[in-house]
Amino acid sequence: MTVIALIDADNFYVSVERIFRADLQGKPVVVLSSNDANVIARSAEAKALKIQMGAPAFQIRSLVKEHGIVQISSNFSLYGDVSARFMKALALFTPVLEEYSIDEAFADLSHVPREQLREYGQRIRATVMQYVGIPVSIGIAPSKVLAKLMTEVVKHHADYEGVVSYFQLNDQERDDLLSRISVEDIWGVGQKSSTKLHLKNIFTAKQLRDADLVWIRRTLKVVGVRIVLELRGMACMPLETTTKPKQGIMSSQSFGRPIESLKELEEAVALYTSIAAMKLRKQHSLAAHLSVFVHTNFFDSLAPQYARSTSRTLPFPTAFTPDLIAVAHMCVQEIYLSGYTFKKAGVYLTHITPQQVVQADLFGMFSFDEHERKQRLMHCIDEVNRFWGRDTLFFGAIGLTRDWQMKQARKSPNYTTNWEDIMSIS
DNA sequence: CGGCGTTAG
DNA sequence: TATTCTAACGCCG
Repeated sequence: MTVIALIDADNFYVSVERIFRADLQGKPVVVLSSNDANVIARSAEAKALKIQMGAPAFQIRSLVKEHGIVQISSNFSLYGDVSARFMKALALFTPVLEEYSIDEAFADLSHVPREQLREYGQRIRATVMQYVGIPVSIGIAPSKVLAKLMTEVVKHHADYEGVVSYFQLNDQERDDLLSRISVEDIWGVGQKSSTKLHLKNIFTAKQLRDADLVWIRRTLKVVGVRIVLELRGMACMPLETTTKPKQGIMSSQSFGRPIESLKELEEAVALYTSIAAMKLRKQHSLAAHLSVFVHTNFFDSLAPQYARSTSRTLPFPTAFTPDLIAVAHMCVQEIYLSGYTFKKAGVYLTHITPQQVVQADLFGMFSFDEHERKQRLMHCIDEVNRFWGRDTLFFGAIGLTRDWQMKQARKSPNYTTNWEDIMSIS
C-alpha cells in the first residue's frame, strides 16, 4: 500500500522571517500582502489573538497597538529561496517528492517500514530544522486527502510532537478522528460544496467518507468522488513529481496610488508585461495569446466603477518583451476610459508552448533569423539582470518614476539572494 | 475550445 | 488612507 506524507511548514512566511530575526520568537507576528494590504501569514501568537487570514491591515490596527504585533511586508524572493532549500532537505528522504506549494510537499514513504513511520517523520522534522531552520508538521496516511487531514490534526495537538500517522490508529480511533472534522476542513471541499453537503445532512469527514457515491457523483462530480475514495484510504490522486511548465502566466498588481491617465496605465501594463515575459522565458516557453484587464477600486462604493478586459492572439508565439508590450498597449488603448480612477491592472499570457517548438505562421510573417536574434537579446538582458539585480536593464515603456508602484514599508532584507543584504556579524 | 465556476495556498 | 496574487481543473455549451 502507498504511504504518503504531507510535510507542511508551520506559518511559513513568519517562520522564514524568524530565521533571520531571533527577536521575533514568541512574539505575535504577521506578514502582509503587497501594498501592505492584507494579512497573509500569522504566527501562532497572532492566531491566538484571533487575527483572521486575509484580514485587511487597517482592520487590525488597534490589535497591533494593543499587543505589539510585529507587521512585516512580504518578501517573496526570500521565501522562494528558503522554500528551495526546504525542498532540497526533503529530497534527502525520498526520491518521490511532489513540491505542492511554496511551503508544502507530498512525499512517498512506501519504502519505510510501517512501525518506523513516526520515527522517520521525526527525523525529517529534525533535519529541516537543522538545515533550514523552520518548524514543520507531518501527516502520514494512505492517501493525499487523509495525509492533509492528519497534518491539520497534528497542528492542533501538541502531544503528537509534529508527526501523526493514520496507520497508528485503529478503526475506532479513525472514526472518532474523522467525526471531529467538519467537511469544510477537508482539502478540496470549499464553501459551495460544503453548503451542498450540509443540505444532505453531511457535516463531518466521517459522514462524507460513508456517503452514497452515486449522489456524490451527481452533486460534486468526479472531484467529489475522488475525495470520498481518498477518505476511504484509496489513493486516487497520484504524486506529481515533475514540474510542468505553467499553462498561463499572470502578472497583476494593485497600484500604490490610484491612476487616472492613459500614460501611467500604459507604463504599469508595460511593467506587468515584462514581468510576465520574464517568467515565461524562465520556464523556456513562448506565448501566443495576451490579455489585459483594468479596473477601478471595487471597495470604494462612492466612486464610479469600471472594469474591462480584452485580448489579442499574437501572429506567432513569442517571449520577446518589446513585442508583447506593443500588443499589451493596443489592449490598454482599447479598454481605457478617461474619467475613471484605476486601482488595478494585469497581464495574462496564455497559449503557452515550449521554446523549442517554433511553428511558422500561415502568412509567412515569421522569420526564424529574427526570432533567434530576439531570443538572444532577451537572454542577454535576463543574464545581466540575474547578475546585477532585476532593475538593471529594463524597457523605457515602463517609465522612470513609477511612483504608482506598490508600497511595502516593512520589508525584510533579501538575506540570501542579494549580496547587498547579506547578514553581517559585528 | 473558450468561458465560467470552484478551489487552493 | 487602506481589502493580495497566482494557478489549476472540470463542466458546459
